[in-house]
Amino acid sequence: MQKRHLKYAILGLLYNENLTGYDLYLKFGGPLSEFWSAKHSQIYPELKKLAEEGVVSYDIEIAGTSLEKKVYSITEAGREDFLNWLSTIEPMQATPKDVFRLRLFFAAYLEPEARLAMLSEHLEEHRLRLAHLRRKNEDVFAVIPEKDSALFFDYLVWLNAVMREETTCRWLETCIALCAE
Amino acid sequence: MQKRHLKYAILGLLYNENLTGYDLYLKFGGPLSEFWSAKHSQIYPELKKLAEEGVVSYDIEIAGTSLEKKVYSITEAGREDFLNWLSTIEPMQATPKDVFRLRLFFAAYLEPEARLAMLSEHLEEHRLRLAHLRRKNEDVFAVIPEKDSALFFDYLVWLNAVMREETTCRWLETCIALCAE
DNA sequence: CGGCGCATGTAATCGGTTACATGATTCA
DNA sequence: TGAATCATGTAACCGATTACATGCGCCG
Repeated sequence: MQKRHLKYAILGLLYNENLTGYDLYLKFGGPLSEFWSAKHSQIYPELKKLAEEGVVSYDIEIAGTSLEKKVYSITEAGREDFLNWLSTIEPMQATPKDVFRLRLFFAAYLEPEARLAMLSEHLEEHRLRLAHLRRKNEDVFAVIPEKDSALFFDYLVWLNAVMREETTCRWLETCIALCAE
Repeated sequence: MQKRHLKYAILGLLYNENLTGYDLYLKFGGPLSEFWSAKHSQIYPELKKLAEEGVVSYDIEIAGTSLEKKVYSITEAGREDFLNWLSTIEPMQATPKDVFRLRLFFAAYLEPEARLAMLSEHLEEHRLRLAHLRRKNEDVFAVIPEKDSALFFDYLVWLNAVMREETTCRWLETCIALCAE
């Protein structure tokens, strides 16, 4: 065992900011969504567990007149645990499952037009995703951030997403060309 | 709901071959492992369920003197179900979780040398994977298979794996260059 | 005052892995 | 005859999603 990636994602986000469960939920909807995510129904029980483990603690703040917010912060034990995880080389993870490629693998059982439709529909989706990724950050990353700024690693991760989408589009174009010829 | 990808992976594999649970298990260790996999402990219960659903059936064969093998075959209902799944356009899946990028995202909390070590160690792993992917199939795909042969879709899926690894290596090289400058 | 977003939780279920468990076949 | 592989299953657990459930705050 010993994975607990959600634990370390949360500890990392709390490393220099105190956040509520809801804030964390919102973070997983932002740029992180490119490589990690979690729903609130997973976050709240995890936070409870982390507090029991002693790697986080919380203070209750009152918003308005009675709305309770649990503002979590990382403890010293949490920092230690997190840094230990971060600096331990983990074996490369298995290539993730991919539904589209599973379907493509069986596409020999489809009519040629259906194959092409499947491929071009998918290409269109990836082109949109690529355009969206680029547009969202063309201003932010017009200049490559300083290599020690907080933004630098956002940039590296964003660059990976863009390069991956570009490659996927190139691959799908090749597939279409080969199928259509 | 309505995902059941393992179900359709199995039906696809049974589409023109009769196989035992063990055969299916071995298939998931082959070229398919690039985009799908399953352990025997998941396969056997699934086959049982599929038989109850009526999409597969089986005959018991005796190997040697007493070893029972359940040889599964797809039923007409199964073929229909499978083709229906295959020709239905599914929404693009969310980008899969990626532990390495999660760690990289937090790499600002590491010492510069540790960052570089993390990146080059990962690059080395991906280079090996790429070399392995290429070597394994350089003979098989020296000539692109006929577009209606069974091998053609194996080729497309293999090409994707190679292109993806190439891109990952290029990205890691860029990361290292930016971190080291 | 109504609707959307903030805020927190639990329950049921699913897909998947790890571990437990058994026994036959084949080949060195 | 012993080890590797063939062959089939169950149990416990984990990570994650979907659905259920509640209530306040804020802005128009």
